[in-house]
Parts: sequence; structure tokens; C-alpha cells
Amino acid sequence: MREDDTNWFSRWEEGLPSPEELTPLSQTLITPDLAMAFDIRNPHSNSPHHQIPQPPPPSNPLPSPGNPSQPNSAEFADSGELGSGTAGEEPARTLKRPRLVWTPQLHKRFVDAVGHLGIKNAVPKTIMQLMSVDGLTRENVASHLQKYRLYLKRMQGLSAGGGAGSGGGAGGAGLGASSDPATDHLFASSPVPPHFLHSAARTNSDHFMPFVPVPAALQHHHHHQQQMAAAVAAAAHPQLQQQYHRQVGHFGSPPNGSFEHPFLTRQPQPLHRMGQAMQHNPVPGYVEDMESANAAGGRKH
DNA sequence: CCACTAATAT
DNA sequence: CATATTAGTG
Repeated sequence: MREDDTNWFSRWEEGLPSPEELTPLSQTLITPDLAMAFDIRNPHSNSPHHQIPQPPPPSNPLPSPGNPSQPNSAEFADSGELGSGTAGEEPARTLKRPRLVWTPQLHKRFVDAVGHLGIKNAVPKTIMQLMSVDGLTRENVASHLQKYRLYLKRMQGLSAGGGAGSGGGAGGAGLGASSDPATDHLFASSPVPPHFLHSAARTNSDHFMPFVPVPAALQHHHHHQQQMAAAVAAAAHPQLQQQYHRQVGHFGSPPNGSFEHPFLTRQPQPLHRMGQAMQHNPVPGYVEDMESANAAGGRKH
């Protein structure tokens, strides 16, 4: 009898516009080297202060709809060497990567991963691996996971009964009853399955997938740029309050309008040694489109 | 070693 | 403000 699941179910479809979003689990962050290649650092004049202008990743040409400027000259200048003045860019080590920008998409992957893993296995390392996001580090996930858990906790205490309401979490992020604007924002934008309440521990491998109906007609159809742009606009937070955060990393918008692939999904990162057995790439390399939330990366350990 | 929480720093 | 980072504990 229960099964108020159906409630959120319908909502899911809304949040889940197309299979493209939930198709393959693989996203790619940009590696620092790549980001650097895009960024032409100033020769010197570098203050020994923190805040490396490390202009966020390549900042794909997403000249925001309203930003006419931005000559997208994706010129990969030979990465000859930059002035050594800047705090060493040579050592790919010790490089401070820009703050990870948790875009709704990236967060979506995060939530999906957690949902598919089960609260039990949803630990930073596993999530990170399942996400297969190049550049994502355990710390990144851990930090976000912390916040995410707090968010869930907060919500549970506040709106538990309303099945529908809880489905979308705060329902309209920022609308209706958001617990605190401080905690939502990003979280409220994801489908957040109701199982995330404390307790649902599932071993792994058992998740009910909302079978992807995927009508044949929708199987693969590329949309138009406009559609994409709209989606992005919607996804992008229209609210910019932070100092000067750049949501960089959104697909590339080609100069002439032809849509090109922003990045190739780099998935198989060196599967360095994995002690425990597990981790089979559940999904073969798919050609994932969708903007890549990016961040920086370089692996370390 | 890894995960979790809380506090703190940027 | 959102993340990153650190410290302390299990």
C-alpha cells in the first residue's frame, strides 16, 4: 500500500527532462593542464598572495546570453612555457586547483551516484569513483556530501509528511518553504529521491531504476542550440551573488552556431589499483553530451 | 587508511 | 556565500 512513490515519480519526470541527463554516468572535468592551456597567464606581476587567478577552467565559450563580448578564440597557443614569473605552473604538483563548482548537473550526478549506490555504500570514495568525473577528488565529494547530508537532515525534520512536497525536496528551490536559503540552492534543484532519509541502507546493486521509457522517438535527437541554451540558462543560477564566481565550464558555444562537442567524456581514468573488488564500469564509454561541469583536476593522492 | 563531524579559513 | 581545509574521533 504505501507507495506514495508514485508521487515523486511524476515529479521525477519533470526534473528528468530527457534521458540525456540520466543516461550514462560519466562526466568530465577539465584537467588543470588543459585549463592552463586555455589560460594565458600574465607574465609576471604576480603577488605572492593566494587567490591565484587561475581563471577557472577553460571557461568554455559560454558567453552568457547577454555577454556579447568574449571572442571565443579557442586558440590553443602552444603551451610553450609561460613566464616563469607566475607561481610555478610548471610543477603540475602543488598546483592549487580552482574551487570546484558544483553545478546542478554535477550535483545531479552526485545524487544519482548516491542513489544508485545506496546510502550504505555512499561514501566519498565510492561516489567519486562511480561518478567518474575526471578531476573530482575525494575531498571534493566529501565536502559536498557533508553539506548534502545536512540538507537532507534539515528537510526531514521539517517537511516529512507531505509526500509531494518532499518529492522535490523543498519543492521550488527558494520558493515555497525553503528551510534556509543557506542550505538549499543547489540541492533543491535535484530530484532527490526520498530514500535518502536516514535508514535506507541497501547493499549495492539493488536499485530500482525507473525504467527509462525512452520513447523511440526520443531516442536520439539532437536539439537545437536554442533549446540547449535555454536549458543552460535554466540550469545556470540566475542569481549571481557571490563575489565573482564563474560558472565556467559550460559547453561551448561555437562562434558560427555549429554545435560542437565540448569535451569528450574521459572516463577510464587510470584505474589505479583498486583494493576491493567492485567498481566495474557500469557503463561503457558513452558519448555523453551535456555540458560538463568542470572543475579542475589533477589527481593526487 | 578512510569516514564522519565540527569548526575554521579562503 | 560556497568550498576547501583542518582537527579530532571512531
